[in-house]
Amino acid sequence: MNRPATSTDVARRAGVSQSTVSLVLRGKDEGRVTPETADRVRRAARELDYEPNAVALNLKRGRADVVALVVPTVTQPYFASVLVEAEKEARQAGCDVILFDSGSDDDWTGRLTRMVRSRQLDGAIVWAPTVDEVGALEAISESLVLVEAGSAAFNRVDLQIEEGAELVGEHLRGLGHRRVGYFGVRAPRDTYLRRQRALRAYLDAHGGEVVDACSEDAPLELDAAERVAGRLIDAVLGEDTVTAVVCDDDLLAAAFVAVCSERGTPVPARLSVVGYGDLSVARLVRPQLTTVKLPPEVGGLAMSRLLDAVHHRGGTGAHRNGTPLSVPVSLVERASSGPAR
Amino acid sequence: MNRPATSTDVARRAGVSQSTVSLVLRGKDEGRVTPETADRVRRAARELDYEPNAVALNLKRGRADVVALVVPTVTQPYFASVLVEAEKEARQAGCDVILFDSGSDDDWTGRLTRMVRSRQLDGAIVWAPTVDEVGALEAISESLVLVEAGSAAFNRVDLQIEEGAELVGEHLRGLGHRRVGYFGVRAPRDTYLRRQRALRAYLDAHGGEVVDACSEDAPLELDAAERVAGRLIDAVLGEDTVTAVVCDDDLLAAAFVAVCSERGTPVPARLSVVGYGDLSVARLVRPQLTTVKLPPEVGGLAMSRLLDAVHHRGGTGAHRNGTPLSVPVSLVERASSGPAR
DNA sequence: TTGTATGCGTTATCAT
DNA sequence: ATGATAACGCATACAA
Repeated sequence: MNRPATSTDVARRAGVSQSTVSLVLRGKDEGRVTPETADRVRRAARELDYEPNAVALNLKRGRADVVALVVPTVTQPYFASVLVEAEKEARQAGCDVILFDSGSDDDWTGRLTRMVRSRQLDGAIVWAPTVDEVGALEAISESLVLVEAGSAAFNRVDLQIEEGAELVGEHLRGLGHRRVGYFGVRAPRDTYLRRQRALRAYLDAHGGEVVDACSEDAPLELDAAERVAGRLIDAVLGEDTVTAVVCDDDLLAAAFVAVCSERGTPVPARLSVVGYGDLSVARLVRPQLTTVKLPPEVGGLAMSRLLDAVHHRGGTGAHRNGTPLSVPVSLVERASSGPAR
Repeated sequence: MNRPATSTDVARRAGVSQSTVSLVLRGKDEGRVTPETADRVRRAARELDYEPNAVALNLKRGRADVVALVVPTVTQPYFASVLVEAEKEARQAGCDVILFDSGSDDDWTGRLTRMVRSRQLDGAIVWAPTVDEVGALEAISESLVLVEAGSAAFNRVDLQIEEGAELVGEHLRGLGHRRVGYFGVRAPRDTYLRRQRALRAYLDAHGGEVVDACSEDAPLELDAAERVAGRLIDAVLGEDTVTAVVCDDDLLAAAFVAVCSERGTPVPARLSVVGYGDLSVARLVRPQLTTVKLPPEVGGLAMSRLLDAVHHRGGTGAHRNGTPLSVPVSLVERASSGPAR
């Protein structure tokens, strides 16, 4: 297999012109090319093992049929499943997806902007960018869908985090918890800030309280999370009235219950623990985690919106009107939460 | 921002020819263009917010600067970290990576082949393909790097699984274990088959044994894995002489110890458990898992090889000679394994 | 020092 | 029914 065959090669072989080849192979013959000629062309194509050059096609059509998905950390299983859903949706539109890990590349906004402007990318889905990052993306706002972030200038998809926090609040209140600790993700992303803020708001409004002395932030990295979890548990055990800890993420929650079990603090007898995500780890640790399930389908949804926008597909027409699409979350009750003692 | 500016637009604005623009902006002026003209060009480019069209560039150069990474399941954290490493390496070469999830697309070999042949993709890394899949990829063998699979016709990267199994065997033997059970991944991939085969070989040669009656296979999916784990534990408790269970993957191992703890079977007092991967879950469950660490850096290595091959970079020159690059693994000893009772 | 012309592989608009 | 020919946006050998 030396040089791959071009449509010109096929034309030469079939004894016709290159444009005829294009017509036939693209199925645009229809009373325009005699069946015999068409057959000759198709045969020649098969003999030469012809495959149209996608790059040339894209140049002609002015699009790349490639989009990007930007997530904070690929290694977090939730984002991996988001990726899978988004891929599935994109593939149906004949589109490929490349992945950006915004955590492992500090100039990702620059890279993304350049790639969109150079037409390497038709557009991108950006997951939970920080305020600064959103600012850096304004130049290509037309080609983006932002998830859980952004202003009215962007096409957005949102998660109903506030409702999720409410579910958590109701759940804990029903179990008799009043004062709770918080284990947050140390990252300036709205998605995390909102989780905590919304819970605080709910508890404040219902006679409960997030106890600052029993709140810590940790990076989403295992060693650090466990260290901070140790500090947090010390603080909580010092406050006898604190009977539950809500975590920004299942990974933190898992690390927290692991440390609890090491220190001999029974979960949920002494302390209830609630996470976010419903990652697989939520079911692998003991006790299994009560958690706010974030639906991975939102990846597919965001992708659908993006393709509507950048490929001018029909779509719902509701884009860019300032109102983001809002996706519900749900509470999965498992063994890590129970009655307050 | 209407139609993006082209080099011709820049030329018109600067009052020069398009070729001059190309020369200047590509830095190929050097005693060929007067500094004044060059400046005019650069200014015009900035004013028009010019960005070269990457698709046209690729057509010209005959490559896409995009490669694919094919993994069995993205949602498995190990592969996510492989992806990150591969990405990092690719980016240094100005290359992008798109992801294939071979698990969620049954015609991925067809898609991959088509994309490579249509020049959308310069090449691909394929992780642990089955024998059938390897066969389907022969047509594009020149553009591939296979990890843990393939024949001499392919450029390959291998993990030293046999040495890993040996480490496990020594470790268990040192702790007094003789008869062990096996919890395997139900998937026809060499990488898993080898893990089990190699352990059997080692034990056979050293007076130990993998007990068939205490061996089960499960898919890498949580519900199913837990069900099968239940069966496995029943079988093991029936065989009093079986004191350890080796698992093809940390996910299975985690599910297994979880079920053990539910059934009140103490790990490692009654049963030692060993996994593969050193995934984050290995440290989140209690007891933490003893496991064979598979280095994620192999993702970067494979990518480096791929780029050497498809972009004709210098490289080590050792490709395609039938001898795969072989990467060592290591044993991480944690609390899930201990002395045989 | 700069501009003209050609080609990369396609599709599409014309003539014939 | 088929074939020239002109784009698409860029790089480059060659002419001026």
